[in-house]
Amino acid sequence: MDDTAISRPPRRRRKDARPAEIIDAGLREFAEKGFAGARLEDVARRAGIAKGTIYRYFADKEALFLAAARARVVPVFDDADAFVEAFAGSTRELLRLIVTQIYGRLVETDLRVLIRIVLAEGAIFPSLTEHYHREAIVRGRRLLDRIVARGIARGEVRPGPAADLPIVIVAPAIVASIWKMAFDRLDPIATERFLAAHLDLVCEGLLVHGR
Amino acid sequence: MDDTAISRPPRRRRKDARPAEIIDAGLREFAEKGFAGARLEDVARRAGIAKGTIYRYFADKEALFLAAARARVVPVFDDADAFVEAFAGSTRELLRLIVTQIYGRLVETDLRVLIRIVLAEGAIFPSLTEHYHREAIVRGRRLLDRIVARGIARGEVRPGPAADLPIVIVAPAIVASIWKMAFDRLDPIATERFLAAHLDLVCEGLLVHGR
DNA sequence: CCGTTTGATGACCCGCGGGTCATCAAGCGT
DNA sequence: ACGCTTGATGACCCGCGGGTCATCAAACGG
Repeated sequence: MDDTAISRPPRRRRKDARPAEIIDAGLREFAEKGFAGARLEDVARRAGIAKGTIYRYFADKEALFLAAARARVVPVFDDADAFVEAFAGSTRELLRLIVTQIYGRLVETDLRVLIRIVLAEGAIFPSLTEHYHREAIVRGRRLLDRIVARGIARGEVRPGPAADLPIVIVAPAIVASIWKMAFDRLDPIATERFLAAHLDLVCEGLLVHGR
Repeated sequence: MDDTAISRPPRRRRKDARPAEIIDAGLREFAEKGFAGARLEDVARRAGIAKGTIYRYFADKEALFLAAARARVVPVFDDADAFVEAFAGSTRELLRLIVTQIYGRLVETDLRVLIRIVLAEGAIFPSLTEHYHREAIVRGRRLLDRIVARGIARGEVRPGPAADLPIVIVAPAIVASIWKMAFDRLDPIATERFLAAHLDLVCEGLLVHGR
């Protein structure tokens, strides 16, 4: 009784749709298993294709990952840049909205796996690290620098060591992402609680008081 | 010309010293390559033993890692607990000293690899996550809770969402550890700068002002 | 309709590395 | 000195998974 032979759909050429399907399947597997732990056999199954087909579109596993990461990261920063560009309110409100967006688009989504993967596998695959640095870190830091400079110019941000290294401002969100990935199953902490603590710390710690 | 055959030291039994030597070698390999990337062949070479010898002392790779992690983590928390217990000064000073210690004993040492490894491999090896949670996270959080409660009782810490979730207080150090591991080569940020920004943010963000 | 192109398949290759175990020999006890 | 115990060795096993490629067949163009 071979069910596989009966129920298997006939092969179909779907050249235009395939890359995105493979990327999506890849990102899911990378999210669950990490880069090394994700098997291309599983990616292929998820995408409904044969493993060899992956190589028609991506040179190798790393190329698939890079494509998947890029597809996810670029829109996020494009949106954030546009948002900050257009924003006209107080720095407190801007921080609140940006930090909230970080939670909505990083902490609570599978984009957070990039943190895991780069940290975990970056030493073995330096190109992952370089790529992520270029696509996400440089852009993220530039955005934070911009928010801080704007705040200082408006007299709303207190100059000091924290304003000079704004990456510390988003550190709680990074830790929340790590928590969600590694410990939430054992020891749940609601995202809202991280967000509230984060905003509390950063608004009190960075802003000029009373502003 | 086989140099190996001439220069190889005779086998010697060193049962009592071996476990620590293997642990030390293991931790170094795990630090460089991550858990999955570290090869027991390399651990053995580093320890000056044959690979099979590792299995005389540790059931498998995971057992080696757990032993290595434990050997490193437990003393750090023992010291920190004792320090906080004995400390009689202001919360500002206590935070300064504890955060500085975190940088000295985590960010700047190979202990930071535990973050990487748990994050990377925890999904595949749940026992790693559980172990680390029990040994490090629970203790760490308890210590932070204690510092905050002490500070609130002395009127030095501002109650609020950040005080309710003190893990955000050490988030910059976690991010600094990640930075050191993943990005420092591409984009160096001096530890002192992280430390200054961290203390600036946390002292301003958490402490009652003027205290 | 038919020949050609090319997207899709899955059996297979092969290097990698965790783990095994027969053999060796250090060291102890008598 | 010798037999026994047990720590150490390294050749080997074998499963895993990334990548290959001969074969198939969908789809296009004449």
